[in-house]
Parts: sequence; C-alpha cells; structure tokens
Amino acid sequence: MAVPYNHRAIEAKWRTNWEKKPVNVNDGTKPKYYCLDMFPYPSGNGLHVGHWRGYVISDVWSRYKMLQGYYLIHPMGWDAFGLPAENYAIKMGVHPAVSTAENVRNIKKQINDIAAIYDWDMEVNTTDPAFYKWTQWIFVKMFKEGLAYEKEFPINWCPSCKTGLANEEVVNGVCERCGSPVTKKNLRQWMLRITKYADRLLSDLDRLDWPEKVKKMQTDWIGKSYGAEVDFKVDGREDSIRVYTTRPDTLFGATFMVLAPEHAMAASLATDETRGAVEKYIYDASMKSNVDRLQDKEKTGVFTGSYAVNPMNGAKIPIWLSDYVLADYGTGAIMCVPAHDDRDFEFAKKFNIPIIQVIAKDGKEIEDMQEAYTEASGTMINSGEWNGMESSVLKKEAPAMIEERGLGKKTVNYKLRDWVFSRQRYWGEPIPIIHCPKCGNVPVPEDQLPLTLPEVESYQPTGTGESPLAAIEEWVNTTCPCCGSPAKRETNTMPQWAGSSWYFLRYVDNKNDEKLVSREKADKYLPVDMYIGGVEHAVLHLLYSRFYTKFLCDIGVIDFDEPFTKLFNQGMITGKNGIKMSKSKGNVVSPDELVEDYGCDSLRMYELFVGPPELDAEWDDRGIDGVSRFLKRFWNLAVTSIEKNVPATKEMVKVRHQLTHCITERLNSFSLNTVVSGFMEYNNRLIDLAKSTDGAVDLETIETFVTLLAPFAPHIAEELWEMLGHDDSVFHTSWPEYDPDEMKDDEIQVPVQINGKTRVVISISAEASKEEALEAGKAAVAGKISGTIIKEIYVPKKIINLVVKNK
RNA sequence: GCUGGAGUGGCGAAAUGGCAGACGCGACAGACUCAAAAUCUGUUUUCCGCAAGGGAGUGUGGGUUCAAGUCCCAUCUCCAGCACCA
Repeated sequence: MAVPYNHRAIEAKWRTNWEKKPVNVNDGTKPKYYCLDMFPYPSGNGLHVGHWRGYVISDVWSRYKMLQGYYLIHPMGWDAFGLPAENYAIKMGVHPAVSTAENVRNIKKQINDIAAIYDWDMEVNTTDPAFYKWTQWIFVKMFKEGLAYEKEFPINWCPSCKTGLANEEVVNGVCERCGSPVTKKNLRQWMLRITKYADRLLSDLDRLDWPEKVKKMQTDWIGKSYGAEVDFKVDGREDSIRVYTTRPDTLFGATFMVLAPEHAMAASLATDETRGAVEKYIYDASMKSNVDRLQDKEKTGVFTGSYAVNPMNGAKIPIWLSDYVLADYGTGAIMCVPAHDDRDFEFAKKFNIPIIQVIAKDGKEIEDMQEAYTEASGTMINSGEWNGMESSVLKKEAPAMIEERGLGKKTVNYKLRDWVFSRQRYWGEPIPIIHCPKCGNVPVPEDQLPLTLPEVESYQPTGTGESPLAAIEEWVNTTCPCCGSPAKRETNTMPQWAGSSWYFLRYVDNKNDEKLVSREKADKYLPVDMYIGGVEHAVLHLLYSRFYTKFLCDIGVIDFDEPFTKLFNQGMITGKNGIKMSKSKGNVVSPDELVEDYGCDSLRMYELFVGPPELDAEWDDRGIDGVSRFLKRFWNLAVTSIEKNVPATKEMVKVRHQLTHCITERLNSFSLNTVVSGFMEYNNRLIDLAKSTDGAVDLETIETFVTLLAPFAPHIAEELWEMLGHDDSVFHTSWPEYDPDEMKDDEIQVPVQINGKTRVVISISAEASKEEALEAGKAAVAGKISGTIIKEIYVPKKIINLVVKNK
C-alpha cells in the first residue's frame, strides 16, 4: 500500500530543508529576473485570503522564471510609516515604532506560511533610519534641483486626520483614508514639482508593458490638452483678462466670460450696483467644501457688472463669476461659448445669455437648440474671416494664428498638479530642511542624514496645521548649517508615498550606507521586470514611483528612467456578494485554518483556481476540496508509479508532451486559473491510462508532471522529486520542453455539420486528405441529407460543414 | 456625464470565428461500510420523447459568415475609475 499524502509532514520538512539550503542562488552566470510584490503596510489585522492571491501569483511566476534558468530577485519589505500606527499610538500610548515592529513580526510569520521564495536578506523597512536616510537624501537632491519648493495656498485638508492631502488622495471629495469630507485650508506646504515631468510621464507610458487600463488612468490623470490663451480687454479699463481654451476655433461664439471666484481680479470687476452680490458670492464660494462643490451640480453665478471685449470682433461680453470655473487650472478664467460647450450652454440657459452658433452641423445652424453641439466638426459660420473653414482644421491652426496676431499664445495645459508633499503628522520622515532667518531654507547637510524622528510626549495631531514635532523645542531649535545663526527645523513630515516611491531600488543593495544603491548593482539587477499588486495604486504609488525614478536617472544615480517594465494587477478577493473583506463587515477569511486543514500547496492552487487572476473573485471555502482532491490523486498516481516503475507506452509519451505544451502555453499567457484545470485534466487522463498498467505510468511522465507542478505546489513537488531519486532540489532542474511532433494524435475526432448543425462526430486519421475527410463525413450523414449539397467545407482537423439546399 | 471591465448551467468558470458548458464545487444515484466519513463509479444546460432521436440555448434586438459566446451596429443591466480641467 502506497504512502498516503500527508501535507503537514511534507510541508514542515521542506520548509526546514529550504531554510537550511536555499534554492535561489546567484552563481554569477545566470541572467537576473526581478519579480516584485507591492510591499505591504504591516497592519495589525494580519493577512486574509485576499492578500495571499497577489503573493501566490508572484511566487508562481518567480519559481517559473527560476526553472527557466534565471537568478531570481524576489524581495519583500514593509511600508511602515503612516496613519494607522500613529492612530494606534495615540489610542494606546505605544510608540509607533514599537507597534510597527510587532506587526512586522506577525505579518512576516503569516507571509512565511505562503512559502513564497522571498530573499529576506534584502528586506527593507521604510521606517528604519538607515532606509529613510535615503528618502531624505532624495528630498534634499530635489530641493537642490529646484523640484521641492514651499508654497502657501489652500490645500486639501482632512479635518479628521488633521493633515493636508495630495490631490491623488482625495477621492470624490472625501479623504482616501478615512472618508471624511475634505475641506480647504490655507497652509504653507512643501511641494514637489512633478508637473515638470508631466510630458515624460505621459509619453514614456508607450514603452511600458502595463495593463492598458492603468496607462489610460495615468494618461487621464496627467490630462494633457492643447489650446490657446487669449487676452480679452476689460471694457473701459487698461488691463485685460487672459483665458485658456482648447476650442479657439469657437472664439466668435463667445457670448460671456466666467472667472473663478478665487480669481485675483474677481472683486475688482464689481461695480457699485453689483459689489454686494459679488462679494457675497466670493465669500460663499470660499466657505464651500469640495463635497458641496461637487454635489451642487446646478450652476450658480453672479454678474460682475463689467464687460470684456472679444479680441476677434470687438463684441462686448458680460463677465460673470462662477464656481464651475476652477481657480488652479489654466488661467482661472474662461471664455464661454454656450453653443458649443455643455457647461456654458447650461449656464447661458439659466441666466438668459445669448447663444451664437459658429459651427454649422451638417451644413446648417441647429434650430431650437436643446443642447450644445460640442464636436469640432462642421463649417465655420458667424465667424468673420474664419467663415467657411472646417472647424477641426481651424481648431488646430487657431492657436498659432492668435499668437501671430499678438492676441495671446499657443499653449498646453495639464490636469496634473504639483504634489503636496508635507503632512502635519508625527509618524513620517522628517523633512530635512532648516529655516534660517538669514539664509532662508537650507537643507540638512547630506553627511548629517538621517535626520531622525525625535521622541514626543504626544502623537496627537494639533489640528492647527502644525505637526506634533513643532512642540519639541530642543529639536526645533537648531543652528543654520550655512551661517551658524539660530534657526528652526521644518516640522512637517513626508507622506507615506515617500518611501514607497523608491524602495524597489534599495532591495538589491539594502546595506549600503554610502549610497542609495551602488551603480554596479543597479546596472546589474534593476529595473523591476515584473511588478504585481492591486490596481488601487494606478495613479498614486505608480505615478510617484515613475517620477522618482526619472529624477534619480536624471541625477545619475541609476541608468534607467522607468521602474517597472511589466505590471500585473491582480483582482480583489471579496467576500460573498462581492463585498470587500473587512473586519467591520465580519467577512474576513483567514488563511490560517485552511493551511492547517488542507495545506499550503492546496491553498496556493485554490487561490489561482478561483478565477482569472486579473478579475475580482468571490471567496468560497468549499471549492478548495477540488484542488485538494487533485493533489491527493496525483500523489497516489506518482507514488504508485514510483513503486511499479512501468515502461512508457506511446500514449503516455504523447500525453506527457501535450501536458507540457498545455501548461507552458497557459502559464505564458498568465492564465493561471486554467493552468490549474490543465493539471487536473491531465491527471485524470493519466489515471485513466494507468488503469491498464497496474495503476502506474512511466517515471519520465511523473518527473515532467512534478516539475511543471513545482511552481504551484512546491512542497509536494520537492517530496516527489526526492522520491524519484533526486538529491538536488526540483527547482534546480530545468523547465520541461515539448516536441510538437510527439503531441500529435493519430486519430482525430471531427464533427460533421449540416447547415452549421452538428449531426455526428467521426473519427478519421490525422493524415486524412480533404477529399478523404469529406468522403467520410458525407458517408456518416448520408441518411440525414434531404436535398442537394451545394457547398462542402473542411477546416483541416477541425470541422466538416455541408451546406444543403432543400429540393 | 466620460473612461474601462463584465453579463454563459444551481454555483466558480472554460472556449486562436469551428462540437458551448472543459476543469471544479454542489446535487442525485450506485459501490465499499453494521453505519457514517473518506474514497471510487456514473448522471447532472433545458424542453419533447420509454428510447433512438429531435428542438431551444451564452443580457436584448439586428447584421456579417458555410459557421458567431467570440466580429460589426444598436440597446439594457451590473461593477470599477474619473468627474464642472474650459
């Protein structure tokens, strides 16, 4: 009687063996393959089955690459700065560093249950001063290059987290972290000039092997638009107002102008009659939160009493204020062409402003216009010298024409804003800047980094816009590194994204205290070949990382300017009915018991089997029985085969090559769920074949199967590999190859259709000619044809279709 | 509103334009068992039929094709992202 499959014993044994003798070794001759997981935040909640998915996917891919002969770089680390640890500190009075270390210990233990082949020698932790020394160093470099600057302006403020937020962290007007409505607060902020890289961040997307969805999201986020800035003189005054438009072709149709209430000239445009209303509107707008502003879809506005002059035709148009115009995009002022813009149309209708059509749709003006005609397609009308031109052509040419005549200039705009980089919280990297009354902002000298985070009495955010660090006088008060006079330290800290924007560079040289990463190692091991993680970082982490990488490339630290060559976003594992797993919903499924009951190998395979890796999947414990039974059946087949050692039949050889082909193809196309079903299918076939050979198949077939299975179920694979008589790890063999000639069937099944409906399936020789196939097909359905065959189709080895016409 | 993605058995799902439902879960029947679990064998889209066989069928309506889940046009529903960016 064969040894039964005992996952507990096998998994424990191999865990120990691998620890004693690591499998992934760099012998200096193999090419590298860098497969990276998005590093986790070490939360106190621990891992659930959803977290496993991404890690299993990346581990399977990593082990596959290893079997293909690569030296694998597959590290793991901790993105450990951030609010949860700090909030926990406030509640429990424990230093965030203490709770963080505790969480890291626990999560590391849980991650080890996955049996992923991480190289823990490369581990990094963003809160380690030896790490954040370089986070600060990058900031200093950016400061010196003019990319980090201070600015006071109304930023997004989360009243609950009591900190400023970047645009990317505001989702539908609420805080990404806690869901509180975001308000505006005037604060002095550190900013990073990411906009300087807008064009490169946009155009370099073309080079990346990333999901189109993510590229599209980044493209939209950067939001490049082409247009013109045009000056409109204020009637009766010397000054003019500059507007930005992407539709200069419609200039003759401008019947009014709107300024954002925050526009610098807004108040000055009021007349004696309108002053009260204008000032009230400006005040009300300043009190509105983002959420209110988003929810009030109904347009509001106030007429200033002043008029602007259309530079093309001298028409006087009223100037209004409205909060549908954004102060910080373009020039904060727009010309309004209600006939050809939805928002202007709505506003004009509401306030009875004339509508002039300047593009003839289908050759004529639209009668009784009910909505704006927004396409740049049609002939120009009511447009003076532009009459008769094609709108789409004029749209492209007008900016240059306007510039030539001195009416304005051709220009490009981006939705992307500079990155608000300071946070008024404790648990982050201190911004290494000293404010000197004489020298201004002076960076902490590089040889004095890291600037470590001091101990504080209270982690409580102050809410005044000052970080808790501001209360520590002996830390705040320092001397200027330039002139030695008394000076004050910057007390804001960096956002959580700071460390995660470059951590992937550090893994390969994590103990280097001279350099962020040595150029040699960077050239040898970077960039990341495959990056695996959730799609939630499409415009945050993934955009910031690209920016950092480009900057570090520009200053010569590294020699590549895109960090992640290939990106894969795994779908989320949800609870029943697609509800996100969360503690508060009580639908969290822990992997711990599943590992105990079924084993790591079974859970790994089930994580893949639940559905296509890129789609969300609802978790259902019951399905794991399927993969568990498969592993048991394969174990029994393998053990019996080892015992009996039967010779290979022709059929076994064929199935072996087909299996290798099937698994390799599906793995290459990243169809991991069907790889698992492929294993099951071929296991069933082999078990069926073995019925006539004493329950066994030949050992070469078992070896092949074991090797193919190894990335998925490494423990059982190693155990069987050993039982097959090998004394080295299965991961040191190479990925099996298949011979297309060996895979071929002698006899093939071909359905025979009459008018597209299958009537019978015949078995013919794989070598059969078209004539022979059709002959056999016709013979098989002879009795079913009532009429004349008018067309005969034979798709080789696929199908026969006879088109029959009734008499 | 815009941009993606998805709609296929009781359920998770599979299908380079070529037998729709592979693989698995669940269910049902049988074998083994005193019994149960485990395991093994079989059935399992649906309708008509004792059967042989036949009809229908991939959200809905059209189209292209010898052949459509797959391609084209229109339309509905659900999920996600963005959201007054001129």
